[in-house]
Amino acid sequence: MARISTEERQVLIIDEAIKIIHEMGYQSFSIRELSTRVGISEPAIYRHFLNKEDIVLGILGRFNEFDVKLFNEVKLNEKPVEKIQCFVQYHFNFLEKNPGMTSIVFAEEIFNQSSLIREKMLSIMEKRKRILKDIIDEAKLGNQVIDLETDEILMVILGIIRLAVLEWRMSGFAFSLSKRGTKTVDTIGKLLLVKK
Amino acid sequence: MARISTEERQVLIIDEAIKIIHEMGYQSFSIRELSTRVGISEPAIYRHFLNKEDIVLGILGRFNEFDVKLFNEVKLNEKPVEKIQCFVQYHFNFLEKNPGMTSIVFAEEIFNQSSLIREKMLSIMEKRKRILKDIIDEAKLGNQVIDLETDEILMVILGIIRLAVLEWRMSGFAFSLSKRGTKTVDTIGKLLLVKK
DNA sequence: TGTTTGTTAGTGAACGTTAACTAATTACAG
DNA sequence: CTGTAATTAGTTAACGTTCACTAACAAACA
Repeated sequence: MARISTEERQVLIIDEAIKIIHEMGYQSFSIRELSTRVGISEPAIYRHFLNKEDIVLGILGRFNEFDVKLFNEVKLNEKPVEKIQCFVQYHFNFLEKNPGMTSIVFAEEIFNQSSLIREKMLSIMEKRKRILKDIIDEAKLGNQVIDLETDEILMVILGIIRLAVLEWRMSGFAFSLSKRGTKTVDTIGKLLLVKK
Repeated sequence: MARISTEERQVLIIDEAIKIIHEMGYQSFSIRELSTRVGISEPAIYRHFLNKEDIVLGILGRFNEFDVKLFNEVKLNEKPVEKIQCFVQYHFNFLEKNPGMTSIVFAEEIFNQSSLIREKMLSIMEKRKRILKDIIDEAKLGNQVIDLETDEILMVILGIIRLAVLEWRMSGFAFSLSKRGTKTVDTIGKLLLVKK
């Protein structure tokens, strides 16, 4: 209805797309539903995106924005141990504020839509792993984490984050993820960090 | 085409349903595709299942069969520590032989199909958690695991299993999950078990 | 006036499911 | 045992609905 620029409209469309997937699942994410929610007609959506795949790629773009913020936040800390704790806590804090993003990560169906989407998601996950891996290696150099292969430590940390988020989702977002994160940071400390 | 009993046909249909979801994703799991693969007509499917939901419930039934076998296998061990190791290793061994089952667990969309399906899946997951939780509590009584809340230990073990399976899937089942499991058992030993 | 952002109306294809009918198997009376 | 009736497992054809996407046109803004 109201005429606004493509740049502004694209933001509104992606916002609403994430909401739909979060509230109703990817199966219910149709151009019809999307256009109704945004308040424009179906063909109007195609003025701002090439096709449905293009919209999904736009959603994945939001993860890049998160990664940049995460990377900058982690850098603020000096000690590697604090960086690890920051990495974990920042994840939980962000997802608590953006629960819709968890619905994207856990909807594997989305990544089966096209090879382009699949590759983009894989590169996002690789990048995130890389960030944490570098911190762990740094911590190992200073003998601040226990003597275990980096990849195994990585698995423990990422595994517990992912499972905590999954339980949060399955509970219907009933508990505070940030608080759960504090406990997770504590557990990781007890398990992986070398006591002084 | 060939006439066989409902009991036999139901098994073939569920086998093929799991294969479709595994190979093409839940989105491609249609009655059309299913009937083509099974080699009967679409309406013939409805001779053996009430509706699509009923077929999905049939798939979930396979998890109960797994749980029974898992429970019996774990019971064969005497020491709680060995039970934990068996629990982990059995998971990996089973999934390596039945990769299709991982596609069911990780396809959250399936659980959003109906509340019946959702509840059944939740109860399966709860049951599995219960099995491991009881072992951990048993091990804690004998001071065989480190002093950490049972739920936190549970999160670490289930988290690392889940992430290992996810990486296996994302690699296109390129490595041996059983071998990866052995390493996981080792890591869990180093992290959680009390050294003698 | 030309470009951009919107509309209405419509496309072909796929979806789950049903109606109506047929062939094979099973159950049972004579 | 055999003849027949009932039941079971299959068929073809079609239902209404939704899907992503497009052609053609209209209004707003530069």
